[in-house]
Amino acid sequence: MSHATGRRGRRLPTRDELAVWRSFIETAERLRSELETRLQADGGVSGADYSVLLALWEARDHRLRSSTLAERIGWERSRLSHHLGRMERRGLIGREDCATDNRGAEVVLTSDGAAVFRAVSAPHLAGVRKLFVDAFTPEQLDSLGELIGTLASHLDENPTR
Amino acid sequence: MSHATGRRGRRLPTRDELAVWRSFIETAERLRSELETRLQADGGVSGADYSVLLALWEARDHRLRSSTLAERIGWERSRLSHHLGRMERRGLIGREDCATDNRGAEVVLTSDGAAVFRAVSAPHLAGVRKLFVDAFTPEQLDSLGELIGTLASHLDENPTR
DNA sequence: CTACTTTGATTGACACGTCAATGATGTATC
DNA sequence: GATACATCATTGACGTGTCAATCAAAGTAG
Repeated sequence: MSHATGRRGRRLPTRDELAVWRSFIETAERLRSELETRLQADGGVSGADYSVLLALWEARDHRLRSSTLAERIGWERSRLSHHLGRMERRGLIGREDCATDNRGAEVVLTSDGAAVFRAVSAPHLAGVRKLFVDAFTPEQLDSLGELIGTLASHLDENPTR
Repeated sequence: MSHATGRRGRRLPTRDELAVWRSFIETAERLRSELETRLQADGGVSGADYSVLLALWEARDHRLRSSTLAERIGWERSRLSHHLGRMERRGLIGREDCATDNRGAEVVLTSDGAAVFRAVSAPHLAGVRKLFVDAFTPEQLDSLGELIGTLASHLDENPTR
């Protein structure tokens, strides 16, 4: 029994555990940041812009209720509102009233927005392959996928207190 | 030979590869975000604040040159300057002139800053253990550490274009 | 010593994210 | 159909991050 094991699970991470943690979170952030830089260079869009463009691109008629869009990309409503305002000013999306709910708004991909998405999409995916996928053998990628799945399930079981 | 394999490595990620990628980046972000929420609740500090406090806590005399601090936590100078300004206003850190280089500034942890760090540190580490470490068996954590190491090395070999 | 370049740090402008408050519309209950 | 409550979306305030510009102090070359 370890001396560090106090009452009920109050044990802190060991040096090695902490090293894995730091490596994990820093590498993920680094990857996110590098891909974002490339997106910006290739088409002048941020990662946030890309999320919105992708969701609209995949939607029927390139159109989504604002709340649906927020849910689909996992954003808070107010964040989306602010961001849509900025994207609208740049001509990437448009906003229209919702036919079935007068409170609602529909977000529409403009042709400019679609053009930008088409321009950045392939380079972005190529970047994901080059920087992430190509780092691993197929077996390693499978393992990583399972480990991340395990982590995600664990988070599901540990809601924010 | 896959029809999707065009000339020289222009292959895009498959559906499965992309799923691992999305899972990876989203889960990392989720973890970061949950731990940040806890930090905020436990001691009113952001993840950024915590990085600065930790670096100063570990430094000799709880004091670092501004540029050294920036390098140690991997921030741009201007970001650090802005953030230090805000932390100074809150009384967490202080700034003094550097004795050996008149251009330089030294950042010092105040006693208030040290107290805040002591207050949030253990709960934060407990959160890391609970949300991250505890998700895995020791063997799984080792595997994950190695995979992340592989990824980090791959990124080192692929500098930003 | 003087001109040129580099480095340390800060600043201003602007894009971004979060939180709390708001207003307008929909839904349920009586 | 009037009251109460929930939902959709936006807004304002504020803290944060990035980029380019700035300025002072070192370092370097002649």
